[in-house]
Amino acid sequence: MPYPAQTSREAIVEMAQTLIERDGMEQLSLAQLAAALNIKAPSLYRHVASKGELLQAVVARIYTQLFTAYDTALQSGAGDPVQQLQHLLHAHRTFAHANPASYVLAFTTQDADAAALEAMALLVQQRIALLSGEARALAALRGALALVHGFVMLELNGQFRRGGDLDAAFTAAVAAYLAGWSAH
Amino acid sequence: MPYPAQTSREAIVEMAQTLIERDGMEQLSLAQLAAALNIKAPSLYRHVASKGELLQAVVARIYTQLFTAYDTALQSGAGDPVQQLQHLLHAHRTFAHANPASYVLAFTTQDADAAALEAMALLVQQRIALLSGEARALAALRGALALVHGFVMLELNGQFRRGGDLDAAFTAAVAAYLAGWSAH
DNA sequence: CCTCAAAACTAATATTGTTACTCTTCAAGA
DNA sequence: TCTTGAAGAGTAACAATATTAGTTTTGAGG
Repeated sequence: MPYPAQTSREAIVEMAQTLIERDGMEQLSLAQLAAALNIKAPSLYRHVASKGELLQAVVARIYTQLFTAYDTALQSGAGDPVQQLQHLLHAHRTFAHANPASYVLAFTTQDADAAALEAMALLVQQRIALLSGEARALAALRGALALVHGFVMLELNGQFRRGGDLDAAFTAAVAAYLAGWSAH
Repeated sequence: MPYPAQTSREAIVEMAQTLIERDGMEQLSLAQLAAALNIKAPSLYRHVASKGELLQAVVARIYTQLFTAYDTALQSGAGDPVQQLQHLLHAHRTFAHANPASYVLAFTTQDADAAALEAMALLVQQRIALLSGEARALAALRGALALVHGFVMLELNGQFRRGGDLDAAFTAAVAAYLAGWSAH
């Protein structure tokens, strides 16, 4: 029984995300990650420069997944830009619920992948400009992302403790925000 | 020169917050914290059960400070509830800017001090109910906190990369959101 | 068949949080 | 005044972490 593992960098990054999602961010050690790949920890350094660089790669992967979620949210193409915006923002929240640990990691990291973020933001901005006007589109976009991101983060950190229908609250908050920009 | 340090638990918690704010959360080790108090690391365990419990205490302290910020924001008592809301939400953001590492720590922690959070939320809810009606006040409150929190988190993590006036964007986003709830 | 690079390994280090046990101080009760 | 004991400090030691250095195995190409 020799050394037949033959791990790839992509496999490492993927497994890291899997473990983060399964056991939580705190629990991810290089030893555990290596074990899950039938390998010893130092061998990881053939493929990854450091734990930090590995996490950067995981974050990049997560952003790609999130962008994909945005993209498919537009496939069901309802013409109304307000509806499309709601689809996008709900898709964002749904992604966060489906991948909570990944989501928190990606948005708690300073050195995020600018390109993927820009691409996502563009999809929202193009449609929100129709409500707010081009001049105010950037501010309106930022508020929209803030609203969704903040809502999700407060949910994931268990800071909405008073019960009630969070889905309805989210829908209502998004609607109010978009209405606020539409009202001239 | 015997053992005359006589550290108190409060002094430890306060120093921990100071170091977190000065050097960043990642850099806080019990060794460094102890050294800053002219003490050795194991001696901390006379006052604190674990690093986790220490951080909980720091979070509680931060929530108290944030609540104080909310409270003083209301002292300048403009009668208009919309103006009061804007004061509160701006005070929230200002606090986060003044204590970025503390803020991130407090709102990234699962086991937050429920009482302080409730108290803060109540101040916002009482006033937002005047716009949205009592029935929708909880949803409106949650959206408002989400908007502010999300905006601040995206700012602090450097995810608003396209420049522009962030103060103006924040003001506009808050105004749009509140307007959205007012427009029945 | 040989070689050589890729990719795994073992061994070792510094730093972390944490525990067990000891020493020093000093105030309260005898 | 003497003593006693608890509070708060210290030293030594451990397990786990990320990381580095150096070694061995594998397998494809010349």
